[in-house]
Amino acid sequence: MTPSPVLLRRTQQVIQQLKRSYPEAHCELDYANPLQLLIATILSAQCTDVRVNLVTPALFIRCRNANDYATIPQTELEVIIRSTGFYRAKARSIRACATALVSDHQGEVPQTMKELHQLAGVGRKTANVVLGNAFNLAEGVVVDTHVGRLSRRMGLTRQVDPVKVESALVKLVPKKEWTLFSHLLIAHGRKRCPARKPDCANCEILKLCPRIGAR
DNA sequence: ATCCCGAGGG
DNA sequence: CCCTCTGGAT
Repeated sequence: MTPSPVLLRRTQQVIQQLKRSYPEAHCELDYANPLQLLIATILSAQCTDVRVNLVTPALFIRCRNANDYATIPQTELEVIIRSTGFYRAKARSIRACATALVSDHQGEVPQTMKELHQLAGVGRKTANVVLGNAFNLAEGVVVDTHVGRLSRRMGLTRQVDPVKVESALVKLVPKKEWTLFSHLLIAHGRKRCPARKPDCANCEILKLCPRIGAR
């Protein structure tokens, strides 16, 4: 099903305006290579990027390659990443993920959705983050809590399931802008349009918002 | 649908 | 207290 011209146009306007409002929009996780981004993104589940960036400096010193993550004791890893929440599950995922990197991928981070998605702790969202930001090989749009919420508020989709939101977005957004699009929506979601108390009075894209503006 | 789990805001 | 923060696995 091809999207309506009206929706396509609104999407273009949203992108255009957000580019002006957030010219610096980028991935807020601190990382220096694909492995560091993969680990940071696993840690970012249900947690702010600011908090992830608080624990990764020590983690990246302790673990410099996939083998280091595969062999670090569970408890030692838990202590380092504790404040990011879900620390037992995240530590298990990271160790299992790294073990697979060593045994199946020569210790390197794979560059396809299929391979990334098979790693422990790596869902579509995490895989899309790594593909788009570390490799510039986006196979889809990152749909996190912000992208899902803003896409619905802006009337780009009515879907709730992140996978369905993504399939709607890839039809609306030019492929070249998939990665930037997520960064723009996340930046706006944080600054102006959080889940709880959106600051509509100062919103840069209020006129494009079907609930408030555009009427 | 439920669990994993910490930290901060309102 | 309840909700939210760049989710994923069972």
